[in-house]
Amino acid sequence: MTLTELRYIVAVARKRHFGKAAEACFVSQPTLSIAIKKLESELDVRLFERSSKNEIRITDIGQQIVDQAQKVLRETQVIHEIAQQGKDPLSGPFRLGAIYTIGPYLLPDLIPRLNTATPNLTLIIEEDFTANLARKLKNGDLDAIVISYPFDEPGIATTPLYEEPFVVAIPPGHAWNEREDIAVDELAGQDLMLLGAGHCFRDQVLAACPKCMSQSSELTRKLEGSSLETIRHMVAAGTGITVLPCTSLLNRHSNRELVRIKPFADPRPGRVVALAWRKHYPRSEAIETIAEAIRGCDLPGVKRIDDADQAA
Amino acid sequence: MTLTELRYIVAVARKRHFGKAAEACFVSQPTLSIAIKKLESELDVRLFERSSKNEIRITDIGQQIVDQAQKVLRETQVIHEIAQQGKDPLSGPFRLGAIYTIGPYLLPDLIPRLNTATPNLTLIIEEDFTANLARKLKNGDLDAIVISYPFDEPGIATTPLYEEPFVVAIPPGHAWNEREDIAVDELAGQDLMLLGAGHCFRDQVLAACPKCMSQSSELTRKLEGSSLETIRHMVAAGTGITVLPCTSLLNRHSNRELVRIKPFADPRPGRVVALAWRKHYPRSEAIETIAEAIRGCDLPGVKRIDDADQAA
DNA sequence: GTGTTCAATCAAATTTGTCTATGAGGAGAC
DNA sequence: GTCTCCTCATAGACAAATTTGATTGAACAC
Repeated sequence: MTLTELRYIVAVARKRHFGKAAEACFVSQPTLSIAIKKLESELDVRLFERSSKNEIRITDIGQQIVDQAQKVLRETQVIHEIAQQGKDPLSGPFRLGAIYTIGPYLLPDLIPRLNTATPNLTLIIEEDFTANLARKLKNGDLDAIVISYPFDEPGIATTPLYEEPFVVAIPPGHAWNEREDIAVDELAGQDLMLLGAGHCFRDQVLAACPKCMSQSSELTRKLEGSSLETIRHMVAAGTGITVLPCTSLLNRHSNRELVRIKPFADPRPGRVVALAWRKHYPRSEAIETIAEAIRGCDLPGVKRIDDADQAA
Repeated sequence: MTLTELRYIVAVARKRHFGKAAEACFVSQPTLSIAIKKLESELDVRLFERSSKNEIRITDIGQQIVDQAQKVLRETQVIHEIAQQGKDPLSGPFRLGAIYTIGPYLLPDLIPRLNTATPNLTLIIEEDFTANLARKLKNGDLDAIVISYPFDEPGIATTPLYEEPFVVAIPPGHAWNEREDIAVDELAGQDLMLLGAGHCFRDQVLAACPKCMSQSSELTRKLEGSSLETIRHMVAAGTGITVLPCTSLLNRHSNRELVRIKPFADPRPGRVVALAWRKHYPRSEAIETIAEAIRGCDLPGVKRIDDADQAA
């Protein structure tokens, strides 16, 4: 049985005439006769009563089958409609993941931007650790993720979005209160609070300040499962100091008077935030659009990385 | 788009592996790859995300299309099921027509017979004049009709069922009360009551007794729209005499004592009852079965005509 | 009878579908 | 890095199917 045969029997049922049905199907009359004969033979059922002079009649069973054939053809049409509607890569659901230390600062700006730029794109947001995001991306549970370098996974492509310097956060009464900037190595003697294992930001800070590595282990252990906001509050309370990505310094945070922010002295440590997706992900246009939207976000202190820079 | 292609994409969606899907479809992997590529190109939509190492992934739109494809395939299966169920020509509805002067006497015996012999055949009965039955038969509103010869219509085949002699019905006090039989020509002097125009039985009686033709016209005009049973009652009431087909003499009629039945003298007039159907009607087995069932009916005074006789 | 109409049939050309063999690309082992 | 394996894509050849124009046959109208 083929869809063509079904179209033919529906045409014959409508026209009640082989020649006219053939014309309506844009085929010759023998084509139609043979096709119907083939279908009748396959189903082992007589669909039409041929009479040479008068119009063709449909058998009872033929009518039932023609009705069902029409249903099949309608459902087939739906496939075309789905394809037509879904052809735009900028429509439909898009599952975007982001790490904990980026999501809360990037997404409030990004989501309204995308909703305006691509109203048919339904964003579904998920925050998690890099490792979990990577797994979900590979699974297909996510379509793209916002992470920070280093990030190299087989089958995954990335594009850098912006470079984000780190800054130091100290309580108001701290000895560094009047300092212009802080050298990375100076962190070693301080009560440095960092996020727990799993947060890539922790590793990035420690990588930037190798001397902190041994010293901070006990303190940071207490902050497993914490967040930058919690740590910021602890800084305000005088428990210690911390390092923050500059995007977390959005002016909507009410406690900004309670912590002092100091930049690092050159060479300033930082990280590159990137978008990652499966190499064979078909909606590349959606990827590009989202990458551009992120680059266009108004984030404090970051240095945007354009596609051209990436190639260099 | 072909049903085969839909089967292929469903298989790939299930197996998430081109090679295994091809195996499940009993085709080679290139066959499947090409078919899917063709469908993707036709729909202008990427259905699957291929990756060389890991299992393939279905795109959002691909999943929608695969779901819809499964629906199409299920509906296609229904066509096969309809064909399978309806393959037996002795099942399903069968629309049988009969003329007024046969139906009431034949059908009460025929219907229970057929219900037993062919329980899947749903008889739908219709009584009408010959001309209306012929029209409905040609239309396809009826599948077969029981009529009496002469009956010759283009595109319609017939088979004789039985020969039915006519008899004379007289009131108890009639002059012919003690007669053994009646000659046809003797009817001419009587108050002969006949059915109205349209009833073939009327024409048949008049054809058998040409002398009655002129004389009876006024009387029979009063009986337009009547029935044999009404006329029988009128005979019992002494209004006149009539001619009946012998099958109308079933012993269940309570007024048989009130009319006397006399056979005709040789050559006895009568008629041949036949089954008629469209020459190309596909359920010939059903026709044969019904013809045989009618021949097997227990009708008083008829002479059964077998298929063999028909050929002669 | 002749002519007309319509579907079935036929033989030939075309298209489609399928196969085997091979290629390309990526991932992982070494 | 190179090699190998795995997976899907591609190429060319072949077989099967679809399609077509021409013809035939049946049924009917005149």
